[in-house]
Amino acid sequence: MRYSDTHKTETHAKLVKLAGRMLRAKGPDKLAVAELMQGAGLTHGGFYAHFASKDVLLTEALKGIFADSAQKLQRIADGASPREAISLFVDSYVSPAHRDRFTTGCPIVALNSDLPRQPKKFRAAFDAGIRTLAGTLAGWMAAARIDGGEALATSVLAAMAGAVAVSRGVSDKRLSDELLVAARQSIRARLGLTDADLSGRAAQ
Amino acid sequence: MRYSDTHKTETHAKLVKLAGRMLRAKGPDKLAVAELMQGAGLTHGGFYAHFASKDVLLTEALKGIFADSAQKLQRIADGASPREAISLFVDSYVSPAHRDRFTTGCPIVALNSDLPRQPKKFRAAFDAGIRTLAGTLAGWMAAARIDGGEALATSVLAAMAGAVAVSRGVSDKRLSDELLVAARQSIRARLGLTDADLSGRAAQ
DNA sequence: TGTACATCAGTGAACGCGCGTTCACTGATGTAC
DNA sequence: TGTACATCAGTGAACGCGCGTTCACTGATGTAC
Repeated sequence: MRYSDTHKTETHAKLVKLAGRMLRAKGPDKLAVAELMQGAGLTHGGFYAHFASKDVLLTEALKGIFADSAQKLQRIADGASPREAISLFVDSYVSPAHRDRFTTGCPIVALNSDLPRQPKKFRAAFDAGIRTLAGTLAGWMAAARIDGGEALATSVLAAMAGAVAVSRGVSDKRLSDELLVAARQSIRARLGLTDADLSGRAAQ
Repeated sequence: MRYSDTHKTETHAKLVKLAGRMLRAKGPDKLAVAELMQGAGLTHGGFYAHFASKDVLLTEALKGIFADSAQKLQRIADGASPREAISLFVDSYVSPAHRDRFTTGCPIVALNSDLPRQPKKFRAAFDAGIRTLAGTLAGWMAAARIDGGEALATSVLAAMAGAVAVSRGVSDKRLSDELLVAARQSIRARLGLTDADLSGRAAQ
């Protein structure tokens, strides 16, 4: 069987995308190469025609996830004022919907405690991803005349990720929901957002 | 070699304690039974005289960690007013010292994203641990006339854990330090703590 | 126009290693008689 | 008082399984001549 010119590129992209979802659901260690390939309708032997090693795949998958996140942020900002963008971002991030979305949620929530145990390149990609997200948020904050810079933006991101992560660990549904509400309110207050900044647009 | 009456109990306790440290440093999956036993000066075969399985050990170790945390909290509260206790807790938790303490830090920081992938009993122990910590904090808050109840206490815990977790992932030391400062300030403000609540006592 | 060869994404068996778990055994001491 | 036996924490070899990685091979199609 001979394949089209773009075939390998397409397969590669499909593998990276699927790995991105499996990475968040299963974590770096429990993502198995054979299972990934099977999920893509291939056999495990072909893996090494696409990636030099599992580590290389993981790093590429993580970069892809963060690239998607950056795109999502961009879409949120499109046609919205900085305050609206921040408001939308916080509300959609700190939400039961995000809590329940294990395979497509934010990698900071899904992977933060695995991080110190991963190889350097993986950690570097994570670091870069956080910096980019925080940088975007910091940019919005500056445009909305909210002081605090990258440090505050990063701490807001951390608070949001922590809230969603803990909400995933709390078995009592009501407490889980309430903690998200409390976290959302805290963060909105910290950023000086009021209900007037709420927008009717759908969440991410 | 015949052992004293308390010998097995002591060995068991030593294994649980060592496992607690390894669990936070390496995570549940990379904690190896043979390595644990070697670390305790024993051979791996003896493990099953103490624990029915690795999962049983992990759950027991996690419970031990949370019990230690609860004790630490108790010590912080001793001889302090509720506001002072909260202030001390927040400052010692959201700190570079805690960030750098991988083996003895808070399990919420070290393990939160591993959680959804662990067995039920482990998750239940984690859940119970969070509830207990949040309950203690909520009690202090009530005594200090800070509204919000368990939901706010849990969200504060989540924000603190998120801050420390993300600070571990950020490679730029200065940004990592600054984000901890920003997070600490945000949380203190949220709880209505002022510098007057700061105490000269040493952190945990 | 037809034939031989090159290409290359993917196949599937096999290898090696780490690791959780099992189990027959050890050896020091307490106990029964 | 001495001897045979029971006890039991710990030993260390072995087993089985999952998983990352390797590699000779396949088979469809493009290309050279």
